[in-house]
Amino acid sequence: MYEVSGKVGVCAAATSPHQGLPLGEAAAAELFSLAPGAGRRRIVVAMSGGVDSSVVAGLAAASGAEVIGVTLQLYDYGAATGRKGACCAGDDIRDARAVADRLGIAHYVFDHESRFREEVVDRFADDYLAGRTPIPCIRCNMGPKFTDLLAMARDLGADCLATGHYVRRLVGAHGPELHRAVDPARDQSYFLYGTTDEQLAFLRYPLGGLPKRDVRAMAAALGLAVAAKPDSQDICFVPDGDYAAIVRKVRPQGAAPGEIVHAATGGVLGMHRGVIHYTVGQRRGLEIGGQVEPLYVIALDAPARRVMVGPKAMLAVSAARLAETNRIGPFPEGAVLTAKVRSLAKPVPVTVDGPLGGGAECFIRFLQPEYGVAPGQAAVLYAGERVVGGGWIERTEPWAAG
RNA sequence: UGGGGCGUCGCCAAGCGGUAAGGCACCGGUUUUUGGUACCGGCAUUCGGAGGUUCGAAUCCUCCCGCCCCAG
Repeated sequence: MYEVSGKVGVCAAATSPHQGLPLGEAAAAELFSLAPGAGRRRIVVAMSGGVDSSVVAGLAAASGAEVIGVTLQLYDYGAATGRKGACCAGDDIRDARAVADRLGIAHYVFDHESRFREEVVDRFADDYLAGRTPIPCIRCNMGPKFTDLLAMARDLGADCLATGHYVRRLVGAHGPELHRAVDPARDQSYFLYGTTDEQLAFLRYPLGGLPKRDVRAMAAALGLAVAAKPDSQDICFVPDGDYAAIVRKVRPQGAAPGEIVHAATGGVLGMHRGVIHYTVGQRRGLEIGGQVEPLYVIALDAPARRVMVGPKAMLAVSAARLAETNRIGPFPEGAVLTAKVRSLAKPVPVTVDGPLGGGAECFIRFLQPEYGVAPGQAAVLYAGERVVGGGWIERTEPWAAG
């Protein structure tokens, strides 16, 4: 089931690498918000093999706690070997182990391939087949990372589970709250809106208050080989950015061609290579020239295998219906809320219609037209810097002309 | 084969004697732990073909080729 390297319980001694860190034991411990006293703490760190989670492991070790690094093996080992900037397979697992060895902490690797394939990869493909645009990273966070890994951490008797996400956990009057990272360029709160209150109580995000530069510097100070490793990007299980190839591999029927239809006139403008290659708001790749203004994908009609296109104005959306919503902490009645409907976008003002949280459905209404809102993506709600929750975008309503 | 119109980058399209606008598409880059978006940059030594006039033509003339429309 799992293998172990290093020795549980053997930890920082006088020669520990974390002596190079610019902060002491107390300061490091504070990053994990663990109450002092009550004996020695045990921290489980989710280690992906990247710089960030490696530094978290280093900080955990520096805090004086007993640290156990855990890495999930999520997908095919061989296929991903040699891939740069990914996480959770092959070289990355070796990197995580090397870091654990360097830090003198225990390190477990759990084989999670089948679970990951079902919950994340298959679902990813099915969504594309249905004309939706999935975010596997959020599914992964909701399942393997924060459900399964968290359960393991509890089984291991940990006091908390720490990850390298750039997001802040602040304790407010009503308990732990999730907040955007201090470094806006690094903020990953969009991917974590599905975190439940119960999970948040047990989770720690020590990097949320730090700029990336400092994290890399700490990695170097710790003497970690991953200090200069490139940031991960793209979808981790997509080898070369060609996500469609993965979808075709898992669901070959996704390559069925169809018509490209003008959403306003109904005229057929051309043919496409399969609905899985397109997403609402997409401009490039349609290969339709001779137009006065650019054409964007307005909607996907998966059953009819049609890609509906039109000018940018047709992309304007006034509201979105959210499904499977989650709420973190109390709903801030009366507060101005903003929503992010894709990871890169500044939050825009919205009003919320209906109950948020507990898997319920609700509507968000944009005060200004929002463009490129795609079903399958997540809408994440903020009250200032605080993440209030969010849900999956099920359907959108066009912005009424005039 | 009587009359008229037209052939300029993959598509649309300016130019009408002075040395090839622009848009769309496409390609590259930047940004970015999803897909996209956005932004920046690139993209016809050549104007259906062949001659001719001219210091100089995509622009004028001739012929040819190919489309389209109206008559038949």
